[in-house]
Amino acid sequence: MTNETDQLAQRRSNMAKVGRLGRALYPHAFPCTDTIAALIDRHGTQTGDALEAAQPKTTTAGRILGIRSFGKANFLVLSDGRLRLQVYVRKDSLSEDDFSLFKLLDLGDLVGVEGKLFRTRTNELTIWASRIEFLAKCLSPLPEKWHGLSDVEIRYRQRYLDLIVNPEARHVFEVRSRVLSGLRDFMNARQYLEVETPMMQSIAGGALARPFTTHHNALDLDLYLRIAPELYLKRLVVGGIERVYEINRNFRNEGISTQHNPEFTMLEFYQAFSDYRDLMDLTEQMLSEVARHATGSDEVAFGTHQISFAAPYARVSLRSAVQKAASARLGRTIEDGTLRVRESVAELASQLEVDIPLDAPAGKIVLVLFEALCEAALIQPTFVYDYPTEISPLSKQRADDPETVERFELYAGGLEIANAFSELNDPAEQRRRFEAQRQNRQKGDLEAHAMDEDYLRALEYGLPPTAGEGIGIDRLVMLLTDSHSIRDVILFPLMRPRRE
RNA sequence: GGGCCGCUAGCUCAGUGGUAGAGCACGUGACUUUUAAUCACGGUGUCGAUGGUUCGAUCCCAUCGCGGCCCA
Repeated sequence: MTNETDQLAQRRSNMAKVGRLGRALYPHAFPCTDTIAALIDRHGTQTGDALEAAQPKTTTAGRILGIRSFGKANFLVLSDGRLRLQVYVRKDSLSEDDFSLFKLLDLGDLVGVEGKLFRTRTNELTIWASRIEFLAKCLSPLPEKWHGLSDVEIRYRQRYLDLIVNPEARHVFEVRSRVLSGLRDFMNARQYLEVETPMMQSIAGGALARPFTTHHNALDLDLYLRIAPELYLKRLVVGGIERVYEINRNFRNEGISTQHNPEFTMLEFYQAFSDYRDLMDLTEQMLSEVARHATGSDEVAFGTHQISFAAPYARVSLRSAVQKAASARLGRTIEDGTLRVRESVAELASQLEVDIPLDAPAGKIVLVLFEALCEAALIQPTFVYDYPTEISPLSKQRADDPETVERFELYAGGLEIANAFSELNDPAEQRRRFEAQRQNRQKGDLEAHAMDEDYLRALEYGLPPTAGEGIGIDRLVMLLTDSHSIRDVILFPLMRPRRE
């Protein structure tokens, strides 16, 4: 090799030599008897003597993540993507041809191995190879074995590299998968029907958010990517699906942050003949069960905190949370009435040096104050309930207080995890709420809810008293995996394309 | 959108107004139970891009690109 040969050329050259040994460079299959994970599961606790007696044979495959070579005796670290197992490659245990192949292998290559399991002098479970097959070439050098890949930009853009070299990356997505299966098990066990509703909608409703726009050519129709499945799921409750849920993507055309990706996954579910109190109880059961299913415990480490998902969770009303925090901050008692009048709550915000949007109604200001004063401090799961009606156009008012709706949000680790309410099912009141939103839109609020006549028509057929909830799956997975950016729990987070 | 920070070898990082370094990886050799194997020898490069200042810029300045964190 001369110094102008880079690692890529060396690897191409090694691959060409594999071809000259008469091997297929891209063989079509390699029948395995076991995965590495299965071998470790089955033999991980077996002693060397037991293995010596049983001589268990196996055929498996994986990617080479390490080579320690002693000339005629060599060790490979083989990974099946989840777990790693050592392979002992001894010259006098292989055909000459297989040993020649072995000498052409580079870190990252995919190989098949046949052999028997044993334990080395250092007691490590190992496959004593009697056959090696070439399965595919890794033409580019892998990131470093010790530090792995830490450049977050490359980890997100080339997630496959992250998964190859960083076992914790795989772990996050294993937990994510178990969160999803745990949620489905939980809902299915309670007779909820899983459905899929449109992601392309001509009216983007069900939340206060800016949508993405797209266009259907054949129909010459402008469409939005949905910001929520809510209005469709409630149409299904009208249709008699009294317990219904959907787990899927929503799209919001807003900023990107450690807590926001433009596409994100929600569980949204509706339960007829129930109100938001029932959902608080259900949520406690659900999250403790799912946390145990996904991580083995209902208590998880999150940064410097331990978060317990065991029921019951703290419950505090939105206004009292703001009253308490504002009173503590200002050293005097803030009355509930102060928060209900625009002028007084705006004055309070000014005293607290919290910026508020122009023309924001009292309810919106209360919410801004909550986010500024309270949100980050809610580490243990906490239900924050009873929201201002004017910022909750789809929620049912309290019977004793029409300025307030039966709605809660769940916070944990300082993150908003869930949003739920007793559903507004009075079509006349719903029409008034939509009209109020239309006025907000005319005043320039791009997040105001759109009028949806078809939804109102559905309500006119009768929506039973119903409670509904949305749970942010990405954020839940963040909590359960101690991840502090939403990009760490989304395999391919949105990134600006790189100029090549 | 604003503020701060980053971008140097395949990876992880150091560094300087006089054209660049370490560890791992890589190449050659030794080694038949190693564990980030070891030992000897060897070369890594558009210093994110483009301008400017300068005798000279990877370094200073400006603009741009991509990313991170915080704020909105």
